Amino acid sequence: MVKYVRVHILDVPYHADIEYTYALPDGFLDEVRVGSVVIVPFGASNRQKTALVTAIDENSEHTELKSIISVMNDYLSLDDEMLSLCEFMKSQTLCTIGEAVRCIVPSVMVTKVNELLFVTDKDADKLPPEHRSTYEFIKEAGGSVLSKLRSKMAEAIPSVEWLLKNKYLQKRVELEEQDKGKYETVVALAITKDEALALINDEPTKRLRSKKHAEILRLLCEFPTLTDKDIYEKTSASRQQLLALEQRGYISLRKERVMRDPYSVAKRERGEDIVLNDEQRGALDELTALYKTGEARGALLYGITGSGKTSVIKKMIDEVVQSGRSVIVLVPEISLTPQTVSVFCGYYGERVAVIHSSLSAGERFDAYRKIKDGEIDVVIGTRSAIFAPLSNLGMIVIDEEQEHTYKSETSPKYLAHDIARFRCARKNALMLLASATPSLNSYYKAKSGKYSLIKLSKRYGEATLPEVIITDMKRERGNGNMSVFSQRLAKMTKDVLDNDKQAILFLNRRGYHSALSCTDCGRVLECPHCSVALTYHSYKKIDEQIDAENAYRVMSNSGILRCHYCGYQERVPRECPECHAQGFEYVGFGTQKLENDLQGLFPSVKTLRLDADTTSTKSSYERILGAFLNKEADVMIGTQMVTKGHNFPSVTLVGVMLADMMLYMSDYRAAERTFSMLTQVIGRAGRAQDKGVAIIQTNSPNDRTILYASEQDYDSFYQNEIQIRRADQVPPFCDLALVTLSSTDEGELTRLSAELLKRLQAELTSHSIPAIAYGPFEAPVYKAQGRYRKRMVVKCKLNNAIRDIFSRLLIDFSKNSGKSRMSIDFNPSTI
DNA sequence: AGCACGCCGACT
DNA sequence: GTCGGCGTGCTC
Repeated sequence: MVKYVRVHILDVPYHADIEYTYALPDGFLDEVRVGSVVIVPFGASNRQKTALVTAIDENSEHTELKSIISVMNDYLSLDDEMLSLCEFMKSQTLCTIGEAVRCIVPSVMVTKVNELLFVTDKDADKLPPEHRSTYEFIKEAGGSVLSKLRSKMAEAIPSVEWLLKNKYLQKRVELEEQDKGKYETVVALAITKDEALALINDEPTKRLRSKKHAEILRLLCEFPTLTDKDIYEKTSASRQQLLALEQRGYISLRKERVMRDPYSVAKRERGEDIVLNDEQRGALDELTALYKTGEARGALLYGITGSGKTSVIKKMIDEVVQSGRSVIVLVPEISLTPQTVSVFCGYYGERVAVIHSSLSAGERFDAYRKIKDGEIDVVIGTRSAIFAPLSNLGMIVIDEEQEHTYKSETSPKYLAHDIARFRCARKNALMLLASATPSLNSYYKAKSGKYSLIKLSKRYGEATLPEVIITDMKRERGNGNMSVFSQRLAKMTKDVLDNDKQAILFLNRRGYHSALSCTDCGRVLECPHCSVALTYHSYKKIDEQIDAENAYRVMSNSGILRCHYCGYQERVPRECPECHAQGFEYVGFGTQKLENDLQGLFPSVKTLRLDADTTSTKSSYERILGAFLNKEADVMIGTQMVTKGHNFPSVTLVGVMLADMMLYMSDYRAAERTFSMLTQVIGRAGRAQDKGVAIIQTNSPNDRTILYASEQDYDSFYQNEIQIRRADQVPPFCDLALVTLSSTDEGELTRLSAELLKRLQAELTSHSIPAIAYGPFEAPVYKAQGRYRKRMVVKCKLNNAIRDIFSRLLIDFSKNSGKSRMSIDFNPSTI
């Protein structure tokens, strides 16, 4: 007896993501169940597509149904929990079922189905001449991908059809193979450093063909081994140039397997037992009681810096694992280091799976398989680990829960907390959020009773808070100090150097304001494709050649300019494109400029830089932190990254270069972010044996956020901030929907966004939904990658009714868009 | 997203 | 007169 399956096709646009019905031939009855992934013919040309089975029916009102073609490996099948999670995600984030599925199962397994063409045994002698060339081509290739033929040799397709019909060709279905990231090319000098330097300093025309070659060699002198990607990124050299150098025997290239399990070192035996103080014990007891209710519960563990939150979490993990259930631990991207892994689950050894974004397809699949097979008790990882298919989930921990990395920026634009809440509800598990500076959203929920609030307010052991000094940079400038260092910071840095201690200087964002402007006319160099300033990147060696007095000026055309949005890069031009004057200077300053200024002040200081430029690989991040820990440098200069990670016993001074930069961000969470960031930075100085000092340099010394942060007073900050949120009617008192339209055609964009706003307002009124729509206005980066963007912000209370409206708008838009695209982000992480 | 169906300009 | 442009509309 024939049955019927209802499916969602996995790669269709939003408006085509509906249930389709297919016949299920007898042969598949045993294999196919709800949650299976199958291959079906779709569309007029019956292209083969993967699809998720969402229901099996005894009969169907449709006549003339197509049949499913095959069933995929059962590892791909989703259980009830995951199936309903997909539907939940679709309704919450307006993604397609396919996008949701791709979050859950390793993408290798759902990649495109390729239809391959092969010649058959049939005698080709009688082949008509007009089909001969196509036949020969496919025979030569020994298997051709049909979709590639379609796009590259469209004229051959009628031939292919004929050959298939007459059995000269056969089709075979294969999954596209992906083996990305397992290997990388390692580049090393094949000659000595001296020989390389000699080559560089030689007249370029004599032995080295191009300046680029010299650049590559210079880079390799500084860093003996780099991957090819590092070099492309740092020098914008091409593969050809590397090959040329290899051919002349100056460098060596070799393929190296990327380490399969980079965290295995972290899996140690059980260390000495943690001793909890009374307060921690109390927190653990409360959590245990919540867990033992056997009901879905949420808890917010709010513990001030140094209160020993981690120990409580670790004990709680033990508790859950001992009760026979499993745990997911989410950490922010930046703190997923072997140290963190071992802190949370050091002695679970082989029963730990580590999941993060830079796993290769194979590694991701390995982890998925182990988890599904029940070989894993603890999954630790970044955002995507929230989907780990543990069947006996007992607890989900979200550490540093306020971090914005828990919100996905690409579709499906989910927040890990929402997925956690859904999964815990299904599994009657405990959701544990932890932070020293909780997000206002979560703290508000805890205060209003949705989560149990558990506080740790005593510092563990002898940990002390550093002394915090706020320096007013406006006054410094008024007193004639034009340097980026306040007098106080300069003095304290000197003390640190004199006493052989260490300091950390924190700067908000990499290359922030490291744009260049013409010394004469002031024109800022901009990206030709995007409406943003290009940022200047130089090499350390070259920087040192610039004399300190002129550090503000870029003397030569050394270094490159790069666009942070589209990746465009160019050399610094010889002259201003506007007024043709020569010479550029920095607008504001970045980490590199700070490093230069510091060296101007203390010529013998040894510095390390920790930012996105110097940590392009995971190992370089570890290497820099390790070097600093070894006291190979006196001062570490860095961005956000320095706020996380290791504990540096010799650090007695932390300087925040411009604390208010973040306050001026155009985002309603600016204060929240600033508070969190400052609290963490100050905490860096508080872990030292000697009493530490934190200096906060700011132009707004009376700002309440900065004052509360300097006192590590979260409660006052919260009380103050929540009132502002209530008055402004922003989250947690309402939701924000960010609607973005983008197009290559500026005119069409303007027309469509105006129309969309009108329609949206009409829909809201006719359903009498209270909401305010703002816009349309240009996105902060109006033009990027050749597309223009306009957005609308809708303040509303999210519910099914308003989601339906957005969903309908999305469907209608994608049906008759032209060059334009539309996307919706509910409660985006930045605005 | 593909791909077909369908209605208007410059070519054998 | 036809080949082919890409504007709507559907996909079980």
